[in-house]
Amino acid sequence: MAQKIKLSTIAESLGLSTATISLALRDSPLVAADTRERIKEQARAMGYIYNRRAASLRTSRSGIIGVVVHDIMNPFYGEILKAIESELDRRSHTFILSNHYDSVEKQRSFIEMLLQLGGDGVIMSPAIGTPIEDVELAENNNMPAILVARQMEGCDLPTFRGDDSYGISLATNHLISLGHRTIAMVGGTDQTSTGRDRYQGYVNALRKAGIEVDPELRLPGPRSMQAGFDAAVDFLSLPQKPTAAVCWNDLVAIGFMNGIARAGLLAGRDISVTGYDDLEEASIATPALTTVWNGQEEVGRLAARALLDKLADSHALDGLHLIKPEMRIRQSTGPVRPRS
Amino acid sequence: MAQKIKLSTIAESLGLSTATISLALRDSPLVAADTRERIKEQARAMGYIYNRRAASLRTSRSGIIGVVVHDIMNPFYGEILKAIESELDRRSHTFILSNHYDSVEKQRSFIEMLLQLGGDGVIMSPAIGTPIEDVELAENNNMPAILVARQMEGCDLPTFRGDDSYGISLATNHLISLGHRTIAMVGGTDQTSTGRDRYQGYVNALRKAGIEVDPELRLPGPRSMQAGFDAAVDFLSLPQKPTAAVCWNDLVAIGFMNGIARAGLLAGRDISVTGYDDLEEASIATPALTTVWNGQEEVGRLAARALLDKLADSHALDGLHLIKPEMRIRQSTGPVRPRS
DNA sequence: TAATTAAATTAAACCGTTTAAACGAAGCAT
DNA sequence: ATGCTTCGTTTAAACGGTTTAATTTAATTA
Repeated sequence: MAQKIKLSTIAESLGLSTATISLALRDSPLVAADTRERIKEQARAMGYIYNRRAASLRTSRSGIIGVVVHDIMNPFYGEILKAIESELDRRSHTFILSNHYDSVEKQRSFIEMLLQLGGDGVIMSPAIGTPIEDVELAENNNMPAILVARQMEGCDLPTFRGDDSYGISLATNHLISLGHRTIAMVGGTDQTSTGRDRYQGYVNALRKAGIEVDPELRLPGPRSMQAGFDAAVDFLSLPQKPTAAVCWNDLVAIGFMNGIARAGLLAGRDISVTGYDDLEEASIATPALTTVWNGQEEVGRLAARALLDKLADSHALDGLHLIKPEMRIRQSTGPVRPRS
Repeated sequence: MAQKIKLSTIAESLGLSTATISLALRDSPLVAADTRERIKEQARAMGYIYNRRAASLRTSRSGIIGVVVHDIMNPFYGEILKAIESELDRRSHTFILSNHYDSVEKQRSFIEMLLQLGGDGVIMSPAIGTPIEDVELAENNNMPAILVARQMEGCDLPTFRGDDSYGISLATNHLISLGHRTIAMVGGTDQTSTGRDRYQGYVNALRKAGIEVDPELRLPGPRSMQAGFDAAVDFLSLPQKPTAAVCWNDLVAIGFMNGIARAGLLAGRDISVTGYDDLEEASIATPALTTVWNGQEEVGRLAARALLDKLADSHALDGLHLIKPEMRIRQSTGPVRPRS
């Protein structure tokens, strides 16, 4: 690198002022068409690199969007991220990603970092126990926030997520219609809105079918494949001998199917298993997993769009936006067969 | 937000100069201890937010590290990223993530974006066909690059990856020692250094055992679960009737095992299957997958460390750094059984 | 030809930090 | 007193763009 090329370098080489260069490079109609072309050509030839931080210092727009979720390696969030990415890409924004692993501190330090970098906005799936002040910190400093996948109590920010209660009731009803009466719920926690909603959907579906709800049939736990795998042991030793399991998500369900397979049981024949999310993995699993499509792409796309719209005209789209889940019936569920 | 709090706001409120405030907040010994405390307290009270882009405009250090890989949703990269993240976190750097999906254009526009943002450095797993100029673009603009997982021809940048040739030969030898003689290789491509190395390792192991190499037994393809699933059909219709498959990675292997399961075949009993990477999924799969640990965490950690060291003292650690893979034997491989 | 208007370009202020150099006050030795 | 340090703080000039009012140049009209 001989020397740093900046606006003034180009300006001198062309005998113009930096103002003209700046305007030309941004296609301002203020500068004559041929001058503009000449400038652009020269910029290219000199290998000019636009200095965003200098610009954003003046304009207070950085083109940076922050995204923070529980765990980007979780395919569920992965699919949301992919949708966000492609939407932001099209509108030439950069995004900065982070995991919070449900640590409120990690999440807050991400928000602070983003503020320091001059982030234009943030899309977040709030960590469990996020205090309202943490999102207000963002909003108060002129950095709008959008929530995805999870909701926050007493918070009117634009929120996009699937209708969990409805989605789980779809899965539960499907099992009931196959004749199952003793249905366990595997995985999940009461600490998130999602967790409460899903349990509620399960409870509602059972009640509606006149089935008594047995709290013992709920096996809460983490939302990982490993957790599903481990939960199989507990499930199999339940005295009520459930014939079906509504799993928290596809990862838990796949882990669970593998877990019961170790005991020689086959999902769909011996025990019916449903997942949630309809990840790519679901249709490949053996047996192919019956699950509920949760509209991840939709959530990501709408959230990104909402944020960019808000930045453009600050038309707030506050409040909750629910995406309607859909049933995907495959081979992991089947007619009830009594367990010995 | 009443008004934007900046150094000068604090300075005025305290009857000091911005210089003192700036120095105090960064714990400079130049300012008296009690003044410093007074300043820090006031900054906290006023809700001051450090403006990094203003600072970095002056210092030309942004604290931003870019990371670009093929696909962050791929757990293999996910594990590398996790290691990079935790290393950068400890040294208070922010990282910006991107997928290139093996598009050279997407990768270049990421590098350009990063330069505009004033990124301090970049860690990349180069897209297939990356021209040397693209990494030079970074280096020439004072943004050091580190390569992970993939190598680039004729490029002496610090590169961290597993020893693929050796790793695959471990897997192949394991199968040979179980009596297998007709071993297919499933997935992968010749277009990456990794691809060539792995095929070479497979070929070497076979030759060393006196087994003739049959090019027909190679089934190249994408490196996804779906691809492994699909490859099972081709595998089963090979005239040579292989008894084992060395799969490109764990995802391909898991897909493959599911694929042959659809034909009623069980990995480890009817056909031996090896994976590569030793992802979390591998030990949960049914049957548990025999695979090769590829040191993802190691790669990520070392790469991040190398970059930060380079930034600190620009001691270049150029050249290739190979991590030695290790065998993980589980249930998806077993003694040869002739296929009918 | 002068006056008027439109088009193209520029000067200068500004964004919020950092930092080298300068400064004033106090303490100390001479 | 005088000069010499030391300590704590301030001044002022960057950093590399954007923006608006002002100015120059060119085109049009009377």
